[in-house]
Amino acid sequence: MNIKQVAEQTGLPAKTIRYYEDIGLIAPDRGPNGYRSFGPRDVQRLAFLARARNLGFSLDECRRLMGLYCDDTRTSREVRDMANAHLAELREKIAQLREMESQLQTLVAACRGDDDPDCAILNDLARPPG
Amino acid sequence: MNIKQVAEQTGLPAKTIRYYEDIGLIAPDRGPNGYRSFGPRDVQRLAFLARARNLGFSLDECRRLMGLYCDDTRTSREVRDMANAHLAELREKIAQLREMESQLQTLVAACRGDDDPDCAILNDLARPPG
DNA sequence: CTTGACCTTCCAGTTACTGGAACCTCTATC
DNA sequence: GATAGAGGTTCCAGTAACTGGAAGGTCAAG
Repeated sequence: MNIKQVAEQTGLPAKTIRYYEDIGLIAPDRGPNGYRSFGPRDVQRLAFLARARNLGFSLDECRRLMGLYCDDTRTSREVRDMANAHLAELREKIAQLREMESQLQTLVAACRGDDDPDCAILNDLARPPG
Repeated sequence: MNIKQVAEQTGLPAKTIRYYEDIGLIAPDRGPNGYRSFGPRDVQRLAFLARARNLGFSLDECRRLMGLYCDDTRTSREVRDMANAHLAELREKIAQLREMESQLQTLVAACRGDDDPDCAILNDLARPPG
C-alpha cells in the first residue's frame, strides 16, 4: 500500500506519515522502487497515533502509549495513570482558556465598538500596573 | 532601569524582554555600557504586551493591538473586532479541548487501572478503523 | 583585586508539522 | 519510444514564542 492510500485511510497527511517515520514512530517496508510499502500493522499503528493525537496526547506521550500497547507486561494502571495525567493537563488548559475568555468577554462588552478612538479594551490593556 | 527590575515589575522573564526587543516590539535606549535602559514608556509597553499575552493574543496580534493603541485615528470598532475574532478562536479551542476531555474521561472511567494488561484505553486507541 | 551579581550577544533546541524545490517512477496514451 | 500527469522520494527551511546555555563584559563591595 502506498502512502496516499494510507493517508486517506488514516486521515493523516502524507507529510505527517513521513514525519512519523523520521522520528521512529513507524517503520514501513520499502519496495524495490524505494516507495514506502505499508502493511496492515503500519496502518493500524498510524490509526492508533491519529486517535491518540486527537485526544491531545503529545507525540512523546503517543510513543509511550504505543510502547505500552506493544508491551505484554504492561498494566492497565500505567496506561490509566498516563491518561489521568493528561486529563489533568487538559483541564488546566481549559481553565486557563476559560479565564481568558471570560476576561475578554467582559472587555468586549465594555467596548462601544464605534468610530470613536476611545476603547475600553485598550484602556484596560494599557492601565497602569498594579 | 535595568532589565531585571523591569522583569520584576512586568512579570516577564528578562529573556522574553530581550526577545521582544529582537522582534521589534520594544526599543529601549542603551546606556554607555551597552546595557538596556528602560524608561516608563518601555515598561508600560511591556505591561501592555504582558496583559495582551495573558488574554491569549498572539505576538502578531499584540503588535497590531499596540499599533492601534499608538494610532490616534483608530476606532474602537477595529479593536473590538480583533477582540471578537480572538474570542471566537478561544471558544473554538475550548470546545475542542472539552471534547478531548470528555472522550478521555470516558475512557479513563472504563479502564480498571489494575495489574492486568487488559486496558479499555488501549483497546479503544487500537480499535480497527471505522 | 577578586568575587558575585548582573549585563551582553549569539547559537541551538523545543513541538509538530508544513511548504517547496529538485528529482525519480509508474501508468496510460499517442 | 516519447510524453504527460500523478504520485513517489529526499532534503532544506520556516513556523510560534520562547528557553537554556556558553562566552564574555561591567559594576559594586570588601
